[in-house]
Amino acid sequence: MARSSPNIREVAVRAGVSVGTVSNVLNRPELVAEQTRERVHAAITALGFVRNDSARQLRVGQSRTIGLVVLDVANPFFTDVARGVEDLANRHGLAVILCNSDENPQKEASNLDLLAEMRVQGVLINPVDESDGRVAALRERGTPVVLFDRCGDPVNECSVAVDDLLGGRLAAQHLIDSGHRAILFVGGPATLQQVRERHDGALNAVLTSDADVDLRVLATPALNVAAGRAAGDEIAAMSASELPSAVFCANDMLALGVLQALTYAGLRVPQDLAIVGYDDIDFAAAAAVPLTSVRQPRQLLGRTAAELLLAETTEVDHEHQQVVFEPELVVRDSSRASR
Amino acid sequence: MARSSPNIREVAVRAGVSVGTVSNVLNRPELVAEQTRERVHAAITALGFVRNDSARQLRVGQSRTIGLVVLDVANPFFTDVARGVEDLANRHGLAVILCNSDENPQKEASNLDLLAEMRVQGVLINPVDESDGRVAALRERGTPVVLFDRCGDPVNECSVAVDDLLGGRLAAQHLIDSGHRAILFVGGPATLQQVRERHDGALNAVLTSDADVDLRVLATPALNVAAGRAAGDEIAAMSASELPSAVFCANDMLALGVLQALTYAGLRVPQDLAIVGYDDIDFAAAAAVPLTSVRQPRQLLGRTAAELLLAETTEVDHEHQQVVFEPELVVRDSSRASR
DNA sequence: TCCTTCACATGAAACGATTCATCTCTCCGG
DNA sequence: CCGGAGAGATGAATCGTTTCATGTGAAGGA
Repeated sequence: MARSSPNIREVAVRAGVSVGTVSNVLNRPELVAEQTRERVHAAITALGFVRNDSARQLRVGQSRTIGLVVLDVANPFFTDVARGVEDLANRHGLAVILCNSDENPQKEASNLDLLAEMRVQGVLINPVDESDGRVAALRERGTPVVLFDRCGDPVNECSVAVDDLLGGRLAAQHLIDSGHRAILFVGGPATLQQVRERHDGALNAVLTSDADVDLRVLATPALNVAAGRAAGDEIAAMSASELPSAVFCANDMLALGVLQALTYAGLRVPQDLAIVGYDDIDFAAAAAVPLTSVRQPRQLLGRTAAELLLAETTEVDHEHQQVVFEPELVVRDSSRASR
Repeated sequence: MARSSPNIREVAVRAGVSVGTVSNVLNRPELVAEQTRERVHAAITALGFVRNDSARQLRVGQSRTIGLVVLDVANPFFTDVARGVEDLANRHGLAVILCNSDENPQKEASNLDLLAEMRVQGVLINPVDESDGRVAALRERGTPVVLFDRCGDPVNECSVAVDDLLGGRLAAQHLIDSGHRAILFVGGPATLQQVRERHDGALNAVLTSDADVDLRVLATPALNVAAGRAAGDEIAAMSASELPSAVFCANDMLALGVLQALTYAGLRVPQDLAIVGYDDIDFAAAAAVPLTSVRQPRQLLGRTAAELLLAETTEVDHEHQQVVFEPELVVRDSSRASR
């Protein structure tokens, strides 16, 4: 094995200066005379010195990373959000640790524990359910936590969300306007605030409609393509009387799964069954039947969440904010009455 | 601001024991008597103590994380690989830091610098180009580095790859067998080994074919949907004599982009132009025209890479290995002569 | 009674960087 | 020639753990 990294002392010896000076070269180079600086840099490259971040962090008490906990890395919605977060973080010299909770409270908890031990500067999280106290504990210890893609408590926390009630209403209203009277909402688990609100928004549209519309719910265990396929199979197996005329899925991954299963079962979209998704991920437009979806400003969501987090870490007396963006319905073939 | 976290000493005082004992409760609980252990645990929860990982790491000299550097987090291929890595890492109590190089050598370099400062246990990387020495430096400092999705130097490093030459050949052979005589390879940048080898494999098939096949190249700046759309626009603008009869894309993201642009321009797939992609991401099967693609064992790739990394960190005298998986052609509508 | 074990518990010495009060020069004005 | 200012350099103290050699007290055997 190669011997371990040289430390700052060895660099100091080699450059013929004190350790304090080496540290200054690293952190406040303007305090060091130019020739000394050069000598130190030469020593650093000669020895292949790499600063030990844990020592630095221990002394300074602050890390240079933020944590981002998402429900599903495989969902392009979240990777787009992550890109927004990363953009802003990198610009401020911060690294992003991307964690995956898989919609699983236990994985979420262990991720949060890890981030807490790391003393990250802050955490962005789309929580699986009502927090188990870990988020509150983190905040109490002085680590800012910003919720994204869901609303938070205005007094205690910042949050960035997209109006899911409105999104749900837009989707359902569109289906009602297109003549659908039997709509099936596909989504779950209900612990996710997004799922509940998208459903409630749809319900809202149904209740305020003059028409007599039936809204039912098909619960799924997760929001991914596999769960969508399973739901699609269930739908395809329904009797003619049960069969809805339109399906509103809580996100696009589900919708793509449903679409695949329905097509496989010989049902035509949109002629036999219309589908509306949610998120408008890039793949929605490229699907077998281009998917009608509710578009959210994904990168902007991430960037804004990161901005709020940074504000909370730097501002002296910080006012918690709730930012809410408006979603937008994008109509494509999967819900068009006729082509 | 809430005062900072209590430390192990405060816990010790509260529990009426020494700091060494608290540390033992945390790390080797079997060494401490049950009632003491309980007292310490009570103190820990009462104070809300969270272990400071930088101090731990500084002392131990080892972190409990590994780094994973991918070309593009937005590409489902890499998130699937990441899931495989994560699975195995979590099972060994390790956390994964997911970094994004965006096919950009500078971002890659700064990510590697960061991981080096963090003293990660190891790094899994799909390098952008021939290494700039940073990988070698990392390895020299004692941090194992495993390459994935590309072959490495058998003497110095472990790697896990899928046979891209074979994959390229399979794709091209399939097109040749389907009667195509003018094939366009779409991909880039050429610094990526994957791109070069997939092309070379295709070229190989063309050269060994009895038929008189023309293989041209359309270089793209990246391997994402946007680059694919741009390439598609270029193809759609070609004169009848230039127009190929089939397109082989270096990955599915490109292929989906090309498909979108061609469809938009009024060209029919596969009647006017066949398309073959690479990776067989989940969205390939769900595309407007289900995409023929070369399937790679994505999760397995990640898991195996992580296994090799762990082996390298634990085994005393470690033999570097080159694992190579075989890809598989999945034929779908986008390259079928007639439906 | 004495000695040996055994089971815990202890606390001081690292780990490697940062920080800051202190020191050393050099230069310049009077 | 002296005093003071200012620019750089210094090095000891510090951050919070882990580790390990050492200490203590009780139990058991001779």
